[in-house]
This record gives sequence, structure tokens and C-alpha cells, in this order.
Amino acid sequence: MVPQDMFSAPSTGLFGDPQPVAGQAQSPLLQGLNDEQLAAVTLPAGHALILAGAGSGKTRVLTTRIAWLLQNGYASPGSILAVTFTNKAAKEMLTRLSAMLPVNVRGMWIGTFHGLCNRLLRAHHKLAGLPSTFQILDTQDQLSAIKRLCKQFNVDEERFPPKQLAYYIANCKEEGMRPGDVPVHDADSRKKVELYQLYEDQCQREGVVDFGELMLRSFELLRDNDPVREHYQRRFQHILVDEFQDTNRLQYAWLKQIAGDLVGGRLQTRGSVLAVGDDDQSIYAFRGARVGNMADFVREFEVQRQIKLEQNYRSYSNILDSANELISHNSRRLGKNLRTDQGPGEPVRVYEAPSDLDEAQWMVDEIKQLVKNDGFERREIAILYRSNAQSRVIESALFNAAVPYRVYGGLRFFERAEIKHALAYLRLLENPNDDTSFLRVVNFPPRGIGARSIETLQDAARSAGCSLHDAVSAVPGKAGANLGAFVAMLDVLREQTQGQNLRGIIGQMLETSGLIEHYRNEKEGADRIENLDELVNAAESFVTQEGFGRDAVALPLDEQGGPLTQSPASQGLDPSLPMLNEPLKNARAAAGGIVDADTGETLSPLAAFLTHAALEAGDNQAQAGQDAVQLMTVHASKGLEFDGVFIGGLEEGLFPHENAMSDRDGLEEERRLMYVAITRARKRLYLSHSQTRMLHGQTRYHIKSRFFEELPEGALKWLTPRQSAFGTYAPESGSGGYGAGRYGSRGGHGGGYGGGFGGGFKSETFASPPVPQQKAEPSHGLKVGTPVFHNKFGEGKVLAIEGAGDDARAQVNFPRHGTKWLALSVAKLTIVD
DNA sequence: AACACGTCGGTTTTT
DNA sequence: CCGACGTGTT
Repeated sequence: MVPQDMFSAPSTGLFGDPQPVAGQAQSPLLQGLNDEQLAAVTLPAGHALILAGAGSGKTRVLTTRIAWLLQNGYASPGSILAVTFTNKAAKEMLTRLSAMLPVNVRGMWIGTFHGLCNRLLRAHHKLAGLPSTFQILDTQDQLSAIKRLCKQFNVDEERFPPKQLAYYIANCKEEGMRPGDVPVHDADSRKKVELYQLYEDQCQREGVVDFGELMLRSFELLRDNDPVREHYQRRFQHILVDEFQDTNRLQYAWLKQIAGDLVGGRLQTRGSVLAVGDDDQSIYAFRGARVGNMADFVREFEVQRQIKLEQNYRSYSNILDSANELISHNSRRLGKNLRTDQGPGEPVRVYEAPSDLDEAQWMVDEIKQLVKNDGFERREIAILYRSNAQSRVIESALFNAAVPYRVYGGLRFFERAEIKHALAYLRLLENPNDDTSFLRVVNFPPRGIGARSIETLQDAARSAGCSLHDAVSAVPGKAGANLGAFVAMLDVLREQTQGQNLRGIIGQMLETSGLIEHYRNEKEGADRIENLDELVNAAESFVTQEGFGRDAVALPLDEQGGPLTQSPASQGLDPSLPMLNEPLKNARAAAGGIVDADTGETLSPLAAFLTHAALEAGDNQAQAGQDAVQLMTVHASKGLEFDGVFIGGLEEGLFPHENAMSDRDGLEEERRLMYVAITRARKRLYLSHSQTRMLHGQTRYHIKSRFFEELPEGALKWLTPRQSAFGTYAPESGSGGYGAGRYGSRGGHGGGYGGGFGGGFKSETFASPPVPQQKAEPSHGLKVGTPVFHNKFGEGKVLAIEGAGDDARAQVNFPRHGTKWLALSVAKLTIVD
């Protein structure tokens, strides 16, 4: 129980009024909310957990809650902190909020965890032990920094792959561990800790932080500086967290720091935390998400109110029933059942294809019908898959049928090589010690500085304990001259751009660095120049419309430890909060800078833009022009919705994925993934699996996903016979007579069969495929699913079989030893009865 | 410094 | 099968 006096302003009757009840909602803000939503929006002070099912209006509740707090004077903009995971979600919240209320969103802290951490660290960089010009390393940068480190210290990259080190370091940080906190058991772990420490030293020397560091450093800032922590605790009376099920350990610890202090084993908080999430949609355990944070939150914050949003506004009930039934197979749920007022709608259609090519062709045919007969827009149709590799065949089928499509994922704007090069120059203007950026462009465009020269430079820098930039003068001879010229060029550039606006700076950089010139002479350079032009545009719109001041409102806070204005905060307002100074700051921001809390100086537009580039890698390539079918992984589809959804590749080993099948947690996450996929659909849902699939260049035999057994039979319509005998098909016979030539005009794979499926084909036809049957004659007598025994590995189950005769191999899952590929001519396998 | 060749690995992804 | 990456060649 959280005592009432914990809230700052009980005297005004804050939240003391009787709560509005459904039906009484007078404010237009609250109109149209259902009872659950209304209750959530108008929650009294105190910590609360909202379990928000898919399509239950979660974002609406979150934004309406903020608007309601503001409108009723329960909160000032400055007292609100809303945290999301993605920039997209943060932006969405801001947009909806400003549509709802004519409110100055600037005073509010709405952003991603990393964005807000960045704000904290910029404002208190001295206390955090960072230079004001610190730069942010993205994942690529981090990896190249680690590779550089490994080279420098002669680390055996076989034994310690840089990728793994990166993963290891990120992991330690997520667990809140500095090198000194990591337990060491053996030589291996000792070495890793040592490298972690060296990496940290290197980053510190260069004035750069990786994503994990952004979180950990600001956590420590709060933890170790009482005045700072208290300031924010007092300020943020209303903390709202989106997608709470995706928070990792460190993010949760960070929230606790901002919310209150642990006193005598109990968390004493000053404000209210509203956590919104859905344990059934937790699909990011692999990157540290900890669903357990939800239960911890309830316990540690002594949460008194939990509200479930179970009314779904998205899907017909056949779809929803399928989702509910599926997810009911998971254990340890917080418990939730979606309901809808909509009718059953069409049944969920299920299709079994002989091959992945046929599966893709079936999708194309169905999509054509949806568009032609049912008036679906293509952009309202999505094809979802478990892994990116599956998109190939589907793309090919769509391409050959001339159906416009768009694939999500891939390189984002700020991750393109030419953009990274340009940004590296800009970063060096800000922070010459950023060795990662230095190395990226020191010889790009080529200026005669080879590996040899760089090695010399690195040695010099190491012995002097300084950055590469500062070590240049120590390199003799021709190499030194070339390096000197590079540094001189940077100096010239810095001189040239002095006092210029952002657009001017970037334009000048592109010229002086020789980047533009270089790409002009390159045959494939036109696209890259186009992208560089786009960079100038991005900078321009960042300055003008994006209102970069918004993202960087600084905080007046006396860091010298002087008394913070203590006030009763009578209207829930704390006079020491910065919003009172807003006009001044906005004026300064408009003049082209951002006020820094420590120094009172303005943060340059360039610095702000570089931060923006690092924290928001930009849209993938979502050219929203054409009406195109959308292709993406199930993960990428989270939060989206479509009229029609296809989920392909529902096969054991693929979905659920083989790497996740061995333990219960993994399997349950796969099931949640499937749950997310199903709940994307509004009107039509199509599920499919294929008996054979080309994977890693070889045909694999798959049995259908166990998830089919977990769906309500009554909601399904099988387009192919439910029990089709497995092994009837010979996938590799090539020359099918039907629709030959529909594949193959691109990518070179020869004519498939099955072009004529989809439409006419309904049921019995399936038993006799349009290709001459080749007896899949397994001399070994193994089939997928066969339980087997191995002398060394014990009992296992066959997951897949490949090849024939002496080349035959079987993939077998052994509970004790994991999944193995075994050559049948060698391994002694016996079939278990 | 650009290109050719061989090896290796191969869920999911945001910041 | 297909892309990334590292090494070796001109």
C-alpha cells in the first residue's frame, strides 16, 4: 500500500474527487472510451499496471491519460515523463497528444529510453564524466571499435569473436555490471572482463558511448547524485511506460531511480508510475526483455490497481478466438482474454503446400482475389514470416505476377555507408578524438594513407595515450605528411564552417572532404550522391520542422549541490522546474541552439543533428507511394494492423524456430510471436505451411507447426485435406507443366509447378500432384517425427531428413544434447517404438 | 587500391 | 543458395 501522503499535493484534493464513471463522462476527451479504458485514463494517484491486449486501444489510453491529467490540472507538462522503446511510438504519442489538446508538448519528456538518457547525460555531462561533445556509437561503430581493440591487443579473434564480445559487453551493461562487477570463474571469463575494461577505457578516451552505455551511465548518474535524482523524482510526478513487457533489467532499475528511493527495503516514491504492457506480446527476450519486470513492478511498487483492456476493436471473432486459444497454451500468463463485438467474420483459412514455391504462388493468387473480388487495398494486406530468408520466394512470386510489394527491413538511411562517411566528418568537427570516425574517413576518399601508415599512427597514439588525431604530429616521413594533410583539411573545414548554418556546414563538408568529388567519379556513385543530397534535406527539415529544440530542452539544476527550491508544489507544480523558463529557452532554441544546463551555452545544431542521427536511424526505405503488399517479419509487424494477413512457413523448426524449441521459455516466446502475428489481422487471416522448403541451399522436409493443433477447429477452414499423408511428394522434379515460366524470369530458379493451384484446386486433387511422383524411398526408414536412439546422445526425435542413399542426413533433436545433423551412413540410429 | 577467390555461417531487432 | 568478410593477387 502506498501511503497517501506520498503524493506532493494532497491539500488541493488532487485526485481526491470522486472518480468519473462510465456514462458520466462529460469531457469530450473521455467520449467513446469503454469502461476499462475510462478507468485507466482516470486512475487516481498511485502506481498502476495496465494489461493492454492487442488492438485494445493502448496508445489511445496512454495519450488520453496524459491529456486528462493536464486538462484537469492534475499535472503540469513539466511533471510528465512518458517512455517508449521506439522513436516511432514516441512520435505517435506526441502527434496524438497535440491533436487532443492545445498543449505545449515541449515541457514534457516524451521519448525513448535512450533518447531520454541522452538528454540526461547532455544536461549533466560533467557529473556523468563525459565531454559535452560526446558522440554515440551505433551497433556498427561499436563492433568496429571492438575489432580495433582486438587488433591492438593481439586478441585471438577465433577465441574471442568481436561479435560475441559486443554481445557480452552489451549484456553486462544491461545487467548493470561494470567490469569490476562481473564474476570471473576461469581464464576465459577473465580475459573477457579484461577486454570489457579495455573497451571502456577506449570509449572514455575517445569521448564516445554505445547504446548500453547511454542507459547505464545515466542510471549511475541518478543513483550516485542525490540532488540530481531528487530533482527528477520531484519533477516527474507522472511517469508512464509503454510496452513495459519489453523493458530489460537496467531499464527497470533506471525507472526505479527516477521514481523513488529504496528505504528500509521499501520503495518510497514521490510520483505515480503507470506501466502499460502485454505479457502475451513479449517477443524480445533475445535482446534482454524481461517479462518478469511486470510482476516485479507490481510487487516492488506495491501496485494497488491493475486494469485489463480486453475489448478488442480490430478483429473478427474467428481471428480473435484463434489468438485466444493459441495463447492459452502458454503457462505463467498474467491472464487475459480478448473479446470483440464484431461477428465471427470469415473463417481462418489454412493451406498446405507441397513446396515453398507453391506456398508463395498460393499467396499471390489469394491476394489477387482479395484485391479483385473483395476490394482489399494492397497496402492493407501483409505477408508475415518468421525469418527474413523466407521473403525471397515470395518476392519472386509477387514480382512475376506483377503485384506491387514492399519489403520492410534492411538498411536504414543513417546506416548507409556514404551517410556514415559524411557523418564521420561531421563528428570529427565536433569531437576530433572520435577514433572510430577518424579511421572511417582518414583514407576515404583515398588519400594515400594505407594500412602501414595507420599502424604507425596507432602505435604512436598508444604510446602517447592520446587519440589518433592528436598523435598525427608524431608520425614521421611521408606517412606523417599525408596524415598531417588530412588533419589540416579538418582544420580548414572547421574554419570554413564557422558560423554557418547546418545546411551550409554539411554542404561545405561534402566539398572540402572530397566525398562528392569521389562519388562523382565513381560509376555507381549517382545513388550515393542522391543520398548525400538527402542528408542535406534531412538536416534542413531537422532544423526547421522537426523543431530540434523540443528534443533537447535543458534543465536548470544546480549541480553544485546548492539548495533546490523546495516548494509545496501546490498545484502539482514545482517552481524549480524548467518550464517556467520555457520562453527564454524557446527563444534561444529558435535562434539556432540548445541551452545546456551546466554551462548555459547552447548546444550547436550540428551536435543536435548528430545525436538525432545516432538515436534515430531513420525509416527503412518506406517509400509510401505505391499501393503495395507489405512483406515483413512477424517481429516487425508488432503494433501494426492490416485487413488481410498471411502467415507463411508454419512448420516445425521454422515457426516455432528450431533454436527455440528445446526449452519451454523459448517455445512460449514463439507462441507469443504467433499470437502477435494472428492479432495483426482485421478481416482475413491465412495460414500456410509447406511440406518442403529450400533452406541453406537444400530442400528440407517439414511437418506442419504444432501451433495448428492449438487453434480452435471451428474457426478454421482447411483448404487442403487436413490429414495429408506426408512424403507423397517429390519436390525436386523440376518441370511442372502448370504455369511454367511464371517463376524464373528473375533469380534464375527454374520453372516451378503449381501455378495453376490456388483457384481451381480445392481438395482431392491434392493427392495426385501435377508432377510425376518419385518415390521418396527412405532406405533408412526414418521420417520426420520418428523417435530414434543414438548410442552417445540418447533418445531424440527426427526433425528433418535430407539427401538419399549414402548422402542421407537426418536432423535429430536430442533433449540432452540439442539438435544435431547426422549422416545416416555413419551414425548408428535405431528407431524407437 | 581495386578485384578475385575461398570460407563460413545462416532467427528475430531497436536504440 | 547467398551474402559478408578476410586474404591474396595484380
